[in-house]
Amino acid sequence: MNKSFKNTVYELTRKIPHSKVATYGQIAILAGKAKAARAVGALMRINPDAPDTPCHRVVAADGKLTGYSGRGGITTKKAMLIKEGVAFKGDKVDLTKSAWNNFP
DNA sequence: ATTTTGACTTAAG
DNA sequence: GCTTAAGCCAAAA
Repeated sequence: MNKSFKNTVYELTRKIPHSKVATYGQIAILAGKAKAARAVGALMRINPDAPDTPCHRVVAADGKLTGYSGRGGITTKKAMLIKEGVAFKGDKVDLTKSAWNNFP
C-alpha cells in the first residue's frame, strides 16, 4: 500500500470512537512514527478532509486542547467533545476516562 | 534542494 | 506550575 504518513494519520483520526480522544503522540505511534507528534499536528492544521476528519478528538499528551483555529477556538472544540460524551477535567480532557484504546 | 514554521513531547531549572 | 531547551517529522515557501 502506498499510504503516505499523512493519509495514515487522517485515517486513524477518523477511526477514533465517540466519547474518546487520542493524543498527537498516540496517533503518531499508530501511524508508524512515534516521534512525529508535531507532524500530526501540522497535518491536522492542514486537515484537507476537514469535516470527515474529527481533528477535535485529537488533544495534547496532557489532554489539553490546543490549536483548532475555528469559531471560538478550543472553547468550541471542548463543547463539541463534551457533547460527544468526553469527560472533561477543567480545561483539559480526562484521559483517565476518555483515553482512546486502539484495541478493546 | 534548503529553510522556516508548527494544533507535539519530554526533560530540566 | 511555568518557561526554556532540545529532539523529531511533515508541509509550505
